[in-house]
Amino acid sequence: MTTSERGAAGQHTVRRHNLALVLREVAGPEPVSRAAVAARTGLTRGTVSSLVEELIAAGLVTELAAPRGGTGRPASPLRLDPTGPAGLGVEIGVDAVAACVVDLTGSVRARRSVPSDHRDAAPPAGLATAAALAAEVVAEAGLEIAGAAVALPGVVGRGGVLERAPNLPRWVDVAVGEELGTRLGELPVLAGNEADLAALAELWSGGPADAVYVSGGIGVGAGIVLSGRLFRGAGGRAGEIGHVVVDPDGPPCHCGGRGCLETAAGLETLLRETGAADLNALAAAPPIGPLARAGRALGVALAGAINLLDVPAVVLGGIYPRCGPVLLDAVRAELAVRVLSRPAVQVTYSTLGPDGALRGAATSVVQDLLSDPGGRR
Amino acid sequence: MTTSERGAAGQHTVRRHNLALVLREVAGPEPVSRAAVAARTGLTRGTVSSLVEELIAAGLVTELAAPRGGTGRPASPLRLDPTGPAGLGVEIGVDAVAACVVDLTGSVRARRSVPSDHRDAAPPAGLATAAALAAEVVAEAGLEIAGAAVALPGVVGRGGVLERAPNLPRWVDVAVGEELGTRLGELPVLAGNEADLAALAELWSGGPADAVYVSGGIGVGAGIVLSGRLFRGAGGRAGEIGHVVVDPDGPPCHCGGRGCLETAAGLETLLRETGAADLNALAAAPPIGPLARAGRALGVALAGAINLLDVPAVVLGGIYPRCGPVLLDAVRAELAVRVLSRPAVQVTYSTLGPDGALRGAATSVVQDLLSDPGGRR
DNA sequence: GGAGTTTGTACGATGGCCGAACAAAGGGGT
DNA sequence: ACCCCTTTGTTCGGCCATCGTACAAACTCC
Repeated sequence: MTTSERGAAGQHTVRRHNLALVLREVAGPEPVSRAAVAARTGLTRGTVSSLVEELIAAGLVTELAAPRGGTGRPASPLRLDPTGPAGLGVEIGVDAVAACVVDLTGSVRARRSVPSDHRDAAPPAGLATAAALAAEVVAEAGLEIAGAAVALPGVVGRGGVLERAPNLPRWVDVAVGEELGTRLGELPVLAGNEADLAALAELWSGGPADAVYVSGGIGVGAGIVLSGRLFRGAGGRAGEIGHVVVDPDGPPCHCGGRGCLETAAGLETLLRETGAADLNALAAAPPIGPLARAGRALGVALAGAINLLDVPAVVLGGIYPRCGPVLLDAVRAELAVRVLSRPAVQVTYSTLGPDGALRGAATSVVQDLLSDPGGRR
Repeated sequence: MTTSERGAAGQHTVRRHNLALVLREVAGPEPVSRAAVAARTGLTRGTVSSLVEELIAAGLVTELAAPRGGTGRPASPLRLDPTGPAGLGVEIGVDAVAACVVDLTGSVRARRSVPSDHRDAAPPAGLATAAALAAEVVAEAGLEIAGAAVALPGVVGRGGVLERAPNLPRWVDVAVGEELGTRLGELPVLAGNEADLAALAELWSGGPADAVYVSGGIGVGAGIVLSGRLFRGAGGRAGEIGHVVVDPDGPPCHCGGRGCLETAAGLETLLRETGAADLNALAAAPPIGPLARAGRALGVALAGAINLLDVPAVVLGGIYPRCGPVLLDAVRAELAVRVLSRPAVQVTYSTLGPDGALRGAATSVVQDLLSDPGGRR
């Protein structure tokens, strides 16, 4: 994702590094002048000029009209080019497909979704639906697409292969990235876990740089963000918090263990315990007891993660933001007791809603571009 | 620790990077020629020559006598200089102090330890003992000392401050690094957690590049190594596995929670349950039942960590290697059931013995030097 | 309209890497 | 002994990216 090169370095390495450095400054919310970038980065104004020239030629940066006022020669403000290369995001969920296009500034320029149940369907049908939807949003946005990423509800190994998805039994070892790529005209398509991408979306929309992002659903997954980067683990399977043990003698889990978090705070258990028909019914009348129990279980699992990782923030997403304050309070109470080293852990609900993973997928393409603009040429 | 710079880059950055790159090749077990380094790194032979020249001038690398045999001009083999700058390691334990000097090649050149009980003593006495012992090993080794590091049985915040140590009640917010530094003639002294440094020692003596290293004692700590680097967490407090919950309704822990790992697999519990007087008695006649219980608890906690971090290996150190195969088997059995995503987790006992943290401290100085040889000048 | 200020560009200098040519040091065959 | 071949290590010119400095551009304020 980011350039943390291991091999030999030359002058071109320096150029590449500095291009990314300048672009990071330009990517801020306010337009900045070349001189300001130079002051902030430590580079010379001359060097910055040269770098910016290259970024403008690549279509990543635009020069806005000079504003009036202030003393001295007015600066020519620089911004990320909203008409530059954009990212395509696709989400293949259990019972829906969605796609969106995000431009360089992070704005969603087109978004569509359709119901599409993949529980008992074979992969090709879902892939075709997703590809068709993606083509629609690409046409609607009318931007050059630099790449794509797809969010998947399962374990994604290195290489973009969906190894298995608990709720998509027929999707085993499917190379979703490649498959979608060929269907979209040889576009490079990365694949990622849904919770991971939602965690990145949260990060990029102003979330904390160190956090555990929990995505509640039928399964419970987590995306771990450390120092502003997603932590994927040695095999890309990090964040499987759903099968952390919260009660060694608890009910059996389909994974073979006992007392996993998923059996205590997963959607199915929640619905069974409350008698609600679906999530909407549950959100309409949140039942105190079961939610408090689920919150305590979440707290136990998260306390372990926090003691281990020394992470200062937790963001609860997926179905949890619809569970009301009871769940949140229960989590906070449990953490207050069980987290020893770090007095104040910030626990919040995600504000992105159900589109987190989708936006994360599209934005990850853009972020790749921004973090290494000299990489593609 | 390693250079993962965030600021502006220039040619000197390239030089620095390549110096470290070459040094990493030279640091291998076998001596290598300049040409071999060039082939392996992708740099030119000329460039490697220039870099090696600088490394020799800095005293980090030596040229060995050319061997006979083979076709072509014989290579002049390069090695790390065993007479070059060395690292000083100090360990301040609960009831002992130790110090050692490790040269550039990783060999221990001098080592001493003395009993010194700090349970009820104030810091200055222990610091003086440590400084005196350190001076002795430095004199014995007779090498230039590039820096020092000290291993401490507690939470070490950023900046080398021992924030608190459960078994050293009077050591609260002690700037051990600075204090030792002034006592050793303004030598820069880093401070680190004992389990963290033991984990690094294990890594540098050939251990896996991704692992959780558990250090058992009165407390239970862990050092987490990811991609060959120690993970310290946002506040430097990562690895506090001792208070991960293994049984929410278990016995109360002094931390205020219930059923922490420490209450199930800490030394005090082990001794109480078995009636053994001390660790030696326990190791002489390992009791099956309590050790199996402790192993299962360790397995539950480690399974959580592995599911979360996707780590392929666990190394058990501290008192655990003296507990025999029962504990190890219990841990392995528990992991086999509870680790879902990763079929084969390698669980082993540490082979470094009780000196792991001490060697890790000394070696960390050397590793700092090797990973950024251009940094100090 | 001129002084002052800030921005952006132009140009030579420096430093580091690359490529190719060259000297050095040995083995092997006749 | 002598010459050829192979491999290693060094030398030298070229290239590229940065830096420092000087200079042109553009605007405000008096």
